[in-house]
Amino acid sequence: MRLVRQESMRKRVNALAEQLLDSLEQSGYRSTLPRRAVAQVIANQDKHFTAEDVREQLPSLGRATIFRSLKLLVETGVLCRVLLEDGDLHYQLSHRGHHHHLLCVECGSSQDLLGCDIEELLKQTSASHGFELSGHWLEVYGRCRSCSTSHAPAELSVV
Amino acid sequence: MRLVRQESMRKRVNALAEQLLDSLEQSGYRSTLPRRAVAQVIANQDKHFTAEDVREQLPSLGRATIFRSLKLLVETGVLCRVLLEDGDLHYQLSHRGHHHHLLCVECGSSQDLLGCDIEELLKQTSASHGFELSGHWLEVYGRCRSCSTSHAPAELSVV
DNA sequence: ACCCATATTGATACTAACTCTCAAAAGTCA
DNA sequence: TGACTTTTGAGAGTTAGTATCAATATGGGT
Repeated sequence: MRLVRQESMRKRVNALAEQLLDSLEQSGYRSTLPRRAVAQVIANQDKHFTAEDVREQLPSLGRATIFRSLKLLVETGVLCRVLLEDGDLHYQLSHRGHHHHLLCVECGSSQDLLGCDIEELLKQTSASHGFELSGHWLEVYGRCRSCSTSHAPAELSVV
Repeated sequence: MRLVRQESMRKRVNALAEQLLDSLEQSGYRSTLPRRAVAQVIANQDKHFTAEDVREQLPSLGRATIFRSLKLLVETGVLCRVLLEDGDLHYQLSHRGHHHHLLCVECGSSQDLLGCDIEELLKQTSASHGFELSGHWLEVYGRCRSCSTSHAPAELSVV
C-alpha cells in the first residue's frame, strides 16, 4: 500500500520534471545533466523556495549553474517569482500565463488564484488617473484551508 | 517669477522633510543631523529611489546610517517599498495606510492609486478557495499621463 | 548651561543572493 | 567520430543590505 503510493508519486514528479525540461528545449536550450537535476529538485518542491534551497539539495552543482537554470526556467515561463510579505523573493512552479498566488503565511504553501478578474477594475481605475496600464503584480497573503481549520487562530497558536 | 516658484518649492520640500522627522520623533526616535539630511534628500526625490541613490547625495554619511534611517522611516509608515517589474525593491514616499502605486515604467514617477477597491473582490475570491485572507501586495505598471501624451508609443520612441 | 544616561553613528566586517569571466567539459549533429 | 557550439564550475566581483562595537551626539533633568 505504502509502496504503491510512493511509486505513483514518483511518477507524477518525474512527469513534472519532464515538462520543465521540455519547456527549456522548446526555447532552444539543451537538456543537460545539471538542468535535469535542478528540474527534478524543483518538481519535488511543494512550496515556494529559494535558490539556496535547491543548492542544498544539489551540493555538487556549481552555484552559478543553479542560478542560471532558475533564470532560464523563469524566462521560459514554467517557474515564477513570488514576493513574500517581507519583501523576499522566492521561486515557485508556475502555470503558464499571468496569474496570482494565494500564499499561506503559516505553512508557505500556495495556490493559484483563479476566477479573479481584477484586470478590468484596474484598467478603469488607472484610466481615471490618466494612466495607461501595461501590467501589474499582485500577491495575496493569508492562511490556507488546512492551516485555518487545523489550529487555533495564529495569535493563539503554539510555536 | 522664476525665483518665486523656486522659493515656494523649497518651502514645500522642507515641510515634507519636517513631516518625516516628526514621524520619527512621534515613534520615540531622535531627530539627529544624519536623519535630517536623509529626510531632506528623500523629500527632494520625485520618484522611487534606492538606498544607493541617497548615499550618492550624502557621501559623508556612513552607509549603515542610511540603511538604518530608511528602515526606520519604513517602520514608521512615511516611506514604503515598491516592487519594480523586474523584482527590484525601491523606496518611495508613502501616504499613511494601505494603498497601491501606479508606477510609470518610462519615467519612474508614481502616483498613489485611489478609489480602487480590490479588497472586497479579493476577499470573496480567496474565500472561494478556502483561503482566509490577511493581506496583499499590489503594484500597477504602465505609463503616466505625461509619458503617454508626450511621446510616441514606447516601442517606437527614441532612446 | 551643564551633566549624564542612552540613543545613534561610522568604520569595518560579514551575509545573502546573485552576476561575470574564462578555460574546460559536455551536448549536438553531420 | 569529429567539429562546433553550448554549458559548466571555480572563483572573483557586485549589490543591498545586517551585525558589532567603540566613539560621539542628543534630550531631559537640574
